[in-house]
Order: sequence, then C-alpha cells, then structure tokens
Amino acid sequence: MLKLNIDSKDKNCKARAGSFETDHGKVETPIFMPVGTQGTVKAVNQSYLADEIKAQIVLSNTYHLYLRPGTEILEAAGGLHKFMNWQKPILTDSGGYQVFSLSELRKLKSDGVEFRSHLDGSKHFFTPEKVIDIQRSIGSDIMMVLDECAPYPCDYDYAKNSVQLTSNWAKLNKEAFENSESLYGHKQFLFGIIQGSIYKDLREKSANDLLKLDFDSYAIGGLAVGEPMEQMYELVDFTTDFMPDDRPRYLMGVGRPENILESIARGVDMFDCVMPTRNARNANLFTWNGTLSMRNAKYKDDFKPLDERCNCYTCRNYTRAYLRHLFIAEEILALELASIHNLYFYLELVTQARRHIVDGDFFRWKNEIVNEISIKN
RNA sequence: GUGAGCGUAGCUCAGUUGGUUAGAGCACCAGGUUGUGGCCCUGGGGGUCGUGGGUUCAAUCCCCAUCGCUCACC
Repeated sequence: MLKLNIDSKDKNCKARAGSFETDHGKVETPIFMPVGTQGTVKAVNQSYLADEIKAQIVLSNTYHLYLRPGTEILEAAGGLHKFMNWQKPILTDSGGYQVFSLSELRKLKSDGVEFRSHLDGSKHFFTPEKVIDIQRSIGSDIMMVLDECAPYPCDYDYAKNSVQLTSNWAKLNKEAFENSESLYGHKQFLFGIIQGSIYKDLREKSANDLLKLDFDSYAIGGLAVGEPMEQMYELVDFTTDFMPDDRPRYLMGVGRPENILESIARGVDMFDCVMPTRNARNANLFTWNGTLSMRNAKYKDDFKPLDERCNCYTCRNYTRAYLRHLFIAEEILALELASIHNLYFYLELVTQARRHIVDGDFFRWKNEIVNEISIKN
C-alpha cells in the first residue's frame, strides 16, 4: 500500500494534511498535480516546474505516450523520468478517460477497448494487462488501472454495467501488476478507480469491489463530467467515507480552484486538472480575486501585475498590458507566462490549504477564499 | 490620352435575371472549457453596397455623370 502519513486533521471537516513517499521523493498533501499528457507540462520547462511553481508530482498519460513516442523509445530512454528530465514523482493515467473523451474513435468490449488513433487512424486494443505493461515501460511512480469513465447523463443500468466492467478489469489490472516488475529499479504503485456515476449505491459497490483487491490506494473517477457542482460535492463526500483513511485519496480531473478546496474539505488529498494550463493558453487566468480573461480590451493599458497578491515569476516581472499584447499578437511567451502563473496559483492554493489544516482554521479559511476566487472579473 | 475591368463590414470576397431586415471567412468584442492537440464551442458589435443624379411602386443591382484603383494599348 501507499501509506499516507497524516500530520493533521481538521476538526470541522474531513480535510487532512499528510505526506507520502515514493522512490522519486516525498509528496505533501493535499497536492495538485500539473498535467503533462505527452511527457511535458505544456509551455512550461521542467526547471520552472520544479523551482518556480514547486510542483511535487506531475501527471502524464499512457494512451498518448503509447501512441507517441511509443514504449520502445521510452524504454530505450530509461523511462519517462529520464526521457523528460523530471526526477520527482510521476503519476500516469491509464487511458481510461480517453475511452470517454475519444468516444467516436473507440469500441468498448468486455476484455478491453479498441481505439482508433487520433493521430493516424490506426487501430489499437487496450486491455488491463496492456496498460500495466505500458506503464511499466513509462516507469511512473503511480500507475492507474484501466477503467471506464461513464458519460453524463448516464442511466442507472448503463452505470451499473459500467461499474461491473471496471471491477472486472480492476481484477485483471491487479493480476497483471503482481505478475510484472518495474523495469528501472524503483517502486511503482497501482491505484484503483471508483466509478458509479451519480448513483450512491453503485459508488459504494465500486468502492467495495476495489477494496477487496487491495490496491496501493484509490481514486474517484467519473465526476466533473457535467453533473451539478453540489451533486459532485455530495458524491465526493459520500465516496471518501469508503476509502482507507491511511492512504492518499485522488479525485481525478478536478477541477476549478473552488472545487479543489471543497473536495479537500470532503477528504480528498490529490488532484489533477487541465484547467490551469489549458485556460492559461486561452488567456484565462486565476487570481486570489477571481478569474480574468487576459484578452479583454480593458487590460490594454493596465500596467499592474496579473495578481497583486501573487509572487510568481510572471507577476514579479510582467504587466497585464504586456500579457494581453502577447496574447493578441499570438506570441508563444504568452502561453509560457500564463501557464507559469496559473500553475503557481494552483500549487500555492493547496500549499495554503495544507498550512491552514495544520494551523487548525482550514474550514473558515476555505469558506472565505471560495467566495473571493469564484468572482469573474 | 484611349480602351476595358473593378469599387459591398477593419481585411478578402459572395450576392441580387430589380422585391421582406444585404451575407460568409478572417479580424474585433464578450462568454465557455474539469484523468489536454496552442484545438474547439457559443454569442455580439460593425455596411449611406465609392459619390451625385435619373428610370421605377421598388435600385447594391438598370442608365448618366463623377471620383478612386488596376490592367492593356498609345
């Protein structure tokens, strides 16, 4: 198992501050993992990622790396850490989400999923065994099982069958994991993924099915796919009760800053989301006073930093007017500076959350901050 | 100078054998984006149809004049 060492628990909610160890270093929770699908956090180099943004762990993607550059190259490189020059922990998503997001390009079968590559149309078949093999080639510190992320809305029967499929696959994932070894001499963990759409009894069943298989830890999948926010929070709150207290709980693909704080309050420790990086590339920036759309004409002569309360490289050195100019001129520096800022904000958000949990005033702080950061400027 | 062609949104252009409120792409303005293609999606503001006159119930469209641009020839 992947042990979560708990430093502190909040008295007024389920938030906890902790840490876990991997062979590539320690991770302090709650934590946000920047998304680097193709072995790069888009627009941000690894030294900024580590030293400026203070990312402790990044996420990458089995499906994308399998298609390009492919496992042969990854193995020849000595694994993804060496290949991408990132010596801190890496978590890889299994490709299960692509079953959902590339739905026009796939066929779901009982023993796996057939994909058509979005790059060249070629056919590929993913099974639980195969995604474990690929993640061995990648060498990620935390591997994820192949699952099905059910669409939303999703009727009960579909969701029930989907949970059964995910549970069946989970067993095969676990067996493949136990029958294989790390290729590069460091320990790799495997997380199970709890599905069940919006149905509490299915979430409970999914959790119980997976717990029997004794994964290193567990994630909640299939949320933030279109359901109302309150329903998502309720399901997170419900599901974390079934997840072991002494292991890190991972809420996949979430989310907006307020989603992260609300989910920490409901017992989640790990998050990833494309939002800080994708929105940065689209000129949408997060600040302690709410979001701002950097292309807006009102910033053309605004020589303040993006966020006066932010200490990131971008805010220390550049103005809103300059960022807007870079975006309008379609200069690539815009993407870099905006991505650095948004990721710094997300990492600072979870760092402060951790500090407030340790200090014992997380719940009050969270409620205050959620209001301020939710404003649209 | 002569002849021909073209002037429609900021740009590139459709269009109407004369008929409701003149369109598109790009640009601009504003939203969206939750286990990532810098993609994509949604909405909006913009036009004296070069200018002036004529014909007609009705003209961006037909006629005349005029201004501008382009090409060919001298």
